[in-house]
Amino acid sequence: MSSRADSGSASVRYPHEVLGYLLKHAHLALEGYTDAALARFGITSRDLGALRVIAGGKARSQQEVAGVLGVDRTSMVALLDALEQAGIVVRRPSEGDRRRNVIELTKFGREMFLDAEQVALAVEKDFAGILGDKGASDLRRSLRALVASPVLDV
Amino acid sequence: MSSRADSGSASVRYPHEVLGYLLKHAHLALEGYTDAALARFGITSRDLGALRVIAGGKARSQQEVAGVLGVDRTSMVALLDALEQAGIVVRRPSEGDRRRNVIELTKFGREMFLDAEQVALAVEKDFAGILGDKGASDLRRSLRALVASPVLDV
DNA sequence: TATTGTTATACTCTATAACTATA
DNA sequence: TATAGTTATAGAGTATAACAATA
Repeated sequence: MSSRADSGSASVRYPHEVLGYLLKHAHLALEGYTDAALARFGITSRDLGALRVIAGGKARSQQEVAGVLGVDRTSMVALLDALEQAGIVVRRPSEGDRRRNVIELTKFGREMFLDAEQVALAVEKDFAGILGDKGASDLRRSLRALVASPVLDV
Repeated sequence: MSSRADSGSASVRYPHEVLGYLLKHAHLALEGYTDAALARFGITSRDLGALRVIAGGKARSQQEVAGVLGVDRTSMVALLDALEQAGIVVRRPSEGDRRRNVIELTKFGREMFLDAEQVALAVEKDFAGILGDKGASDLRRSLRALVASPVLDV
């Protein structure tokens, strides 16, 4: 809670010293490259993120997918509408609980996903290449730590 | 350009292995904490980013500020409208070129900015604290490298 | 009563196009 | 002609509230 306006313009940081700026612009840059590379599949990096969750494990409901991605369940509707219309996923009522939709990749969707994921992976490798193998893996580890740990006292 | 769909579900990555996911969620988390801490100043982290550029140096036009932040000049209008209405900045026609507005902090704005920047800095320190001093500075250096270097061949 | 998916709605951030005043 | 700021507008992404079907 320190409120000392003690220093003059010497304390003004450049954007490249600000962690939030760096995280945002690194993300925007990578997202831009990834979206450009995924354009030929007709999907965005956002779609690929959802497909990853859907492909990643056991049958997922819309709400579970939304939860993992950190978006609202209402936001999943339009996203899945587009993926279903493109023949990439199908909605199927859950057998155990007919309120829920189980989301599954179609055969086409799974093949496309695997190709798209390889492309996205290659883009990431290029993007992080400047850091070297160790630098890139250190970056990932640090980011994982930040994402996993809640800051309690702000 | 490798398109080998060679592996089965073993190649499906968890979101926490995906660099774009980590960058996005780390940014969202930090932005959330920062916005909460800045609420008492009546500004957002986005506003603070603009104030940083305005406070940082020589007289800036709206378009220069927008350029540094990587947003469109049209997006600056509403942002500056709010800051000006709150008495934080003033627009002044440039003497050399009367098409341009020079953006300056008011006395109140400068004092508030310095306080707000201290608060934002403290939030960042808490947020990155889990990494330790070296880890945090390594993270910054890596992100700076990513933001600075364009990926040419995607 | 509570929950899942859905729709309607709104708010923010962003960008494009056209206008104005200056250059 | 070109540029800085502005306005109008539209497109994403997000969120809240309310509804139908189901639990």
